[in-house]
Amino acid sequence: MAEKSSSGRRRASDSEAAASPVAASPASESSFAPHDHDQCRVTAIAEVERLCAERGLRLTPVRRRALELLWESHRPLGAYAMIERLSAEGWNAYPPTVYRALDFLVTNGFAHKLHGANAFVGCTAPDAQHAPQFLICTECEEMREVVDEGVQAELRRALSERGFMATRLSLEIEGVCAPCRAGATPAGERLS
Amino acid sequence: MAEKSSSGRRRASDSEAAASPVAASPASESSFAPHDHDQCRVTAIAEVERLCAERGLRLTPVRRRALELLWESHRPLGAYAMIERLSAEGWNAYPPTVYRALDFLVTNGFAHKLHGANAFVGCTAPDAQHAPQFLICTECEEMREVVDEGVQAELRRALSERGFMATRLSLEIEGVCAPCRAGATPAGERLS
DNA sequence: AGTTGAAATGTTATGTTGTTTCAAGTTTTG
DNA sequence: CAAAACTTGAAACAACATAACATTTCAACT
Repeated sequence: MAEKSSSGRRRASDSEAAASPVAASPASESSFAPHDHDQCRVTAIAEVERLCAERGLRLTPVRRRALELLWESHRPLGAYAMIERLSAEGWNAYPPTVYRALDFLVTNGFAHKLHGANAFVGCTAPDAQHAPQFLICTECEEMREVVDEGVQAELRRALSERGFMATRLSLEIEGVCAPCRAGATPAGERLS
Repeated sequence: MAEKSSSGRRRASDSEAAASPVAASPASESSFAPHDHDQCRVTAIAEVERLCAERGLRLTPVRRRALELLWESHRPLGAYAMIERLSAEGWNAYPPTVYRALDFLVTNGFAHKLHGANAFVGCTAPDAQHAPQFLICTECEEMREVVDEGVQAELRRALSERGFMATRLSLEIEGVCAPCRAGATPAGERLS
């Protein structure tokens, strides 16, 4: 009921999950340092379950599995890569199936799309209204979602100064993370 | 010679036109207010010509025409839309032709790609190293490139605090511009 | 002017990403 | 249970982008 199905092209009138993408929120830090990723994943999924229950959203099997796949690592996952994964697991994974699941996750703030890479990641702060920065390391190919209050404040100021009412914001930053700069390979092991 | 041809997928080692996307630069203001777009266009193209001469880059006919098309308005133009335009004008406009021209413009900082819309726009500050913000109005469909020094400073701080060395940055903001909020239709006339 | 090597373009084909459409199944609600 | 709303299945297709290789153009140097 509260669910936005939203097939069809995006229109200006599509109501967003978050009223303003540049709202204030507690700083949610994460780094490229190694960490217990199991907990990462488990926590994130539990949180989404909670939010779905709270909001009357249906975390159906495909949607849940899609979310789990996004949380298998901090590497962005492409829609067609996800299709392959699901197919291998015996799902009926046509493109629309996966895009619909991803659309559900993104629309409700449980995942993000990285437009620069045409790929998706789980959201680390699904509860907050935020204007996240995505730090994408070209070495280890991991992505880190950062919500920096200083940056957000400046964005709010810059936008309001110009009388621009923002409804969607995407900030993607490619570069090299600290561990990779130091010659180390962080958290996830290297691909291939 | 100094030209980057860069066919093939982007690698981490691809040298960028700008060493750091978050370098300091003079504030270059522009608004959604009506303006003399002829001058906009003429100035921008003259500047690119100057820079090409200075750097030994070749602004060939397709590249030049592609740039002119980008500057016909402040609306982002898709690659295939450009193909249609060029074909109508009698060019041999296969996809690679246009993508190569766009790649030349983007690589050398004469144009930007908006990943959220898969579309391209001319750069309003081709000389500066900047981390531009793209304000995209969903009403009038125009885009404004803004370089806000405050935002840039915060980004530099946030990144350096986290030891992240950025090489590419993309900040796209969708929303409604001031004139549209006021009920007016700015500069360019409405589509259809 | 002719040669040569590098850069740019022409052309076909194909790869990747995302959507439309309608039928069929599932869940919720009265 | 039946109706309504939501979700998924399935095929086809549309939009976006690149691979690969042939050909042409250009600049530099005899």
